[in-house]
Amino acid sequence: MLDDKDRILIGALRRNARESLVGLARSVGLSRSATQERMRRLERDGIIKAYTVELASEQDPAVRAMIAVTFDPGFRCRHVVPHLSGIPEVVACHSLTGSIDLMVIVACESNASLDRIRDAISAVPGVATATTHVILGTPLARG
Amino acid sequence: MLDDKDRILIGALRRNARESLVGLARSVGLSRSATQERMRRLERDGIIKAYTVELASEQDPAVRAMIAVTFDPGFRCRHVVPHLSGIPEVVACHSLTGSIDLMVIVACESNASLDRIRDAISAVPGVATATTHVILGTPLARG
DNA sequence: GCCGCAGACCGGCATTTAGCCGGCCGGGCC
DNA sequence: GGCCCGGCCGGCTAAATGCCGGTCTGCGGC
Repeated sequence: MLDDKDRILIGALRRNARESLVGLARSVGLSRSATQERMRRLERDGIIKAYTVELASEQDPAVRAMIAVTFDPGFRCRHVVPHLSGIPEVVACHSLTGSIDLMVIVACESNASLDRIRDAISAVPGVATATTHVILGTPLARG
Repeated sequence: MLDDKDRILIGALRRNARESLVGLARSVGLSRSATQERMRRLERDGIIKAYTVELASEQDPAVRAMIAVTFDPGFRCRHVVPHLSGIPEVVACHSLTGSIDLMVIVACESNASLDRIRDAISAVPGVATATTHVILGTPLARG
């Protein structure tokens, strides 16, 4: 359905949807008319839904962090998550493969409250380690 | 800061960011060059952050993953993120404190495409390591 | 008053881009 | 082989853009 050139084209459009066809064609490595045809196909097939503008948003009043949690032997998500759901600042928990068992997303008002939350998570039965990574910024977000 | 004509212009761009200046000028009720100047002002003042494309294939990704990235010495988010924004499956990038420099959130159709994306991220200049954690589930999500 | 200045706007010109279309090429098929 | 079809290229003309000079208006200082 989508080949490499489609992906390059979509990537270029994501970066700047107002780029001219000539510029897009240079990125893709095809002639202008071939690029134009691909774009029309992507629009016709509904892959491309719309071209829109991204505005400066003004809401991130909080400290956010990702806390990488590992479990003690024998413990599972279903043992730990119920305790975490009691902490209001916990926004999400993702069960992961690899060296991290659970990624806990936290949003709170201050570093002091982040400290308390980290303590609370560490104290949950079954939590072996809780490594805190403050989110300094989100230079790319979509969806 | 924003007058009615700015709002009309932004509204028209939201509907179709690839609309020509001539068409936009018709919507706004100004000459083409005045419209062009307003657009440039909105871009310069940071009101308009980017022009981007909205895709259809973003609602039910089969595979989600967090890819923990570290940078080579001397590299920063601003060097790396622009490359990542060209990968359509990249949903978000979070700049972190701690042993992880950047957390890249990915949503794609299959493990095979996840493999390709991981390769693409690894190949970005400045990326030292890219550790993939597949998201097995999200037992808690709110807000 | 009135002068100069700055911002927003208009219109014209040269250049660039887009829309359209005929033609080329390679792969699949009979 | 001969045929068709999809993907691509390049040329032509019309449309859009970049650029810039010029007009108008509001504003502050003299």
